[in-house]
Amino acid sequence: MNQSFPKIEKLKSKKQIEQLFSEGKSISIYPLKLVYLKIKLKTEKPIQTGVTVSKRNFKSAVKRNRIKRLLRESYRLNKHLVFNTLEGEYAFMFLYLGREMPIYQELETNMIKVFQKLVKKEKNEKSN
RNA sequence: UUAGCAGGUCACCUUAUCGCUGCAUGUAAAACUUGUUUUUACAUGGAGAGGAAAGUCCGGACACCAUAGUGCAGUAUAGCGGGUAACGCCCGUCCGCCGAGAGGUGAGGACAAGUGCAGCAGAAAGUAUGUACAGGUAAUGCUGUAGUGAAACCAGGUAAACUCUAUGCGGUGCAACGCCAUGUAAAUCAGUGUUUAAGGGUGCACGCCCAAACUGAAGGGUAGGCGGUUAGAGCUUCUAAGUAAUUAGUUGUCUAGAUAAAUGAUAAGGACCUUUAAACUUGUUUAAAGUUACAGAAUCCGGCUUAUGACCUGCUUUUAUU
RNA sequence: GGCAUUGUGGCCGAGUGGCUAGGCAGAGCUCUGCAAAAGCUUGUACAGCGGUUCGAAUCCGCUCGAUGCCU
Repeated sequence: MNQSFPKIEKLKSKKQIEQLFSEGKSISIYPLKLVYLKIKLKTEKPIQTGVTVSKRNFKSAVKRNRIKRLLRESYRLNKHLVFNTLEGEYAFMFLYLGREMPIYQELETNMIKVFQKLVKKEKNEKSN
């Protein structure tokens, strides 16, 4: 099972990010929020992902960095849940909405829940 | 021991598994300009945040604007001597102030160039004036004291008030700037041309440059890519000079280059510290729980300032003991 | 990342070094049968720390917060 998370799977294009926020749908399970959009990507990977933490909630750069690292880590270890089950190409953006420092285990269970919800939702849309 | 002063050091460690970003080497594939080229993938090796990376408060390097000019304006600094690429920094020293002391601290030139300012109180605060008491005189604020105030018988105070003196400072900042790709300009370049009117190059004056029109060439935006971008006023060993800051020679060494922004996650063990409980030798041991403080490079250096955990060394005052 | 501006009661907003104006809002009183309006009274401020000065909202330095500009 591939658990790597190289540069090419990161969402970087400013245009695509703007498009994602203006047109994308979202799933939120507190304190996580996933904004996603079915989009044509330039790379051959099925998903590109980004991660953000608000400067308003966490002033310290050290804390923001740590949360983003934890988010990336939990995505990296659980992305197999969506990598092969979804059809088409997607752009993801994870937001951390909480105001307290997270604990890794809780973050991971939330991440899994988000993925399960996402897969269900997309299947329903397809059948409709 | 208690209280304090000064200086210095470190910034949790080890192992395993899964990952991230450069670099080097090798293998494979693709592309063509067939090169020990470029791109992609994999493997191996090695590297990967700080003492403040922070605030952006000073000073430089570097880049462009005229190889940045002159005067004014503006602005910064201010005992004396030294160090430095430079500084508002550092070292030494004199003086003032604070402290019992170790020590700390000071924008510390000039009010005998000119101008301004001083509420309340007080007779009087700037062309001085005249209360009470005492003394004195031919006579008089003529002399002393008191009282008000930060400052008062007349000279002063104040320049982190204007100002003067001396010295320094052109402006903008790596989102500077250069190249490539894309490419419909009034913008750019070259040639011809040459007048001053507006205008531009931080404010004003001067100076310099550009600037009409025609012909030819070429092509800006799209937050695309590459360079700038990390080997440097670098770190380090020893010796010499110097009270010191520092300098000279010498030995060894290569030490992050990300760009929605790389150092992480999990598990085990250990160290440190904190809290709680128990035991007794009263400051140690054992057990349990928690777990490192401040904080994340963004062009690069030298300082300053601010935030902050632990340890070590030297010194001072008082008291006690030997 | 770089460069600027700014901070005065709950809110808005004056303030040449000498007791910090004014308006709105709040509270109390008067007026009224009750309210509104009006009038009177009243509480609450110089972002923080240090320096210069006899004396700082004001001058100087540092810190904290807020806002804007540059691709």
